[in-house]
Amino acid sequence: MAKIIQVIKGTHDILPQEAEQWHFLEKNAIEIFSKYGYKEIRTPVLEATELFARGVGDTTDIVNKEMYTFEKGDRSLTLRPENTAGVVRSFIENGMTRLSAPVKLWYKGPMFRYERPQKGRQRQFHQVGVEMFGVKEPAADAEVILMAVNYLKSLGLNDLDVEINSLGCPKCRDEFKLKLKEVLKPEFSNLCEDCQNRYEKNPLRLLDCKVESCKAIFEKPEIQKVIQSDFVCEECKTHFDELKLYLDKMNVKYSVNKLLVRGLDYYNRTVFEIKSNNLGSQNAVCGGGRYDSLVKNLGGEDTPAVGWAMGMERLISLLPERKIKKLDGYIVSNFSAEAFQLAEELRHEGYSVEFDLSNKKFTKQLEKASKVANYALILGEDEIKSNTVSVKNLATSEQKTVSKKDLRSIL
RNA sequence: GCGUCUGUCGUCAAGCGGUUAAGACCUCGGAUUGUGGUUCCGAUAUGCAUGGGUUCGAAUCCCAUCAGACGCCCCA
Repeated sequence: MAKIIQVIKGTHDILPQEAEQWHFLEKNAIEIFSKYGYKEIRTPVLEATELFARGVGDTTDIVNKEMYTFEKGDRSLTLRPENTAGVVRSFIENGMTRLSAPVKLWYKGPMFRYERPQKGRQRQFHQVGVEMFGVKEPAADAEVILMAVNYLKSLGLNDLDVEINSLGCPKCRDEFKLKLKEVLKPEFSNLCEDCQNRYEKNPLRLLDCKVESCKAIFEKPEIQKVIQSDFVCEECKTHFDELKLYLDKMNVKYSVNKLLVRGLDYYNRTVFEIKSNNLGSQNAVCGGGRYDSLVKNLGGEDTPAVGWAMGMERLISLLPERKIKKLDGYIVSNFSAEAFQLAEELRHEGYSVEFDLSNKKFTKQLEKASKVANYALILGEDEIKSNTVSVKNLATSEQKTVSKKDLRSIL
């Protein structure tokens, strides 16, 4: 036997059983998002590497060590690790700045990140996401969060925790970073290796450290004082307060998590995550926030934006299993030409019908029918002569012989 | 990139150094050439992720590689 070729590490096949769940996610996405006026956009899986370096941020882990990048000709290409940068690129390139705001887009598709696979994390995974351009007011943040919650509800996922936070604007955030670094400076040598790296690269992420010794340091009163201080400026605070007001009015339950920072560079002001307790350590099903400077950074006109993405594999792992749909009918017959004709007739009328293509014995065909269909349509010599079909309900064993016309009222 | 554990038929598994590698499910065939889902018979791994090594002897011990699970980091 020839050598078997395996799937690539961190990727997997979506088999028929699971595909039913994907259809469910996709159907609900279109339904819910279009109620809010979102239109689907599909961008290429392949983009210029520079898009992510500039868009996602070259200090992020995603860009530094997780991208599938290769050279083709004289250009560097990358398999998209996320889709916000791609959508923004398309927004700018297709002149959507000229469209009447807000511009509301949603997408779904595969993303690629070179990471060590674990529960809820693959190298090829899929995201559904939404992006709204052109509205700086907090109502946009609220709508986007509300839509995420409603989408999850439509999937039957109700017991998820919404966490929000404000990162402030570049100005007030930088001031906070400085303060934080200052107060942590004396403890620098006591921090864990990761935290020492984060100290320069992204001090906000320090707060999230799970190492006990680091946690202990952060508990110190003078450091807590800085962490707990409302560092955001007046405008940012107002924005955040208004968002909370909207969420309260819309009955969205949430908690404010001051340690929520998120790892993509483009966020400012609002960030949020939706988490589940049933996912292990990769517990976020949805992550997003506001990214008011990204469009400008990528060469477009200054345009505020908010959005989020959900990991579809993580959603599916929270869904109950679905049964594969049975066929409406399975034709049991040893007259294949006639069976073929009947099958085609019914298919054209919208029924799902199969028949035995290899002319097996009657009992085998019936056995097959009972496994895959709701009704067995028996088409033997007698039936053909009288232009009828014997219809057997495979659940109740009821059987009656009817004319082909009456068949439609049974199936 | 780091750590821990795991890898026997399509699936779930027993075997843990000594003759032909249990069993169950699925699949296929037969009992049953017009009535299935119940039952009964039968078939299906010259091989134990792959490659080396130790041994008289390896699925069982050792090493490497590959793959998987979970955690760290990070993220959806």
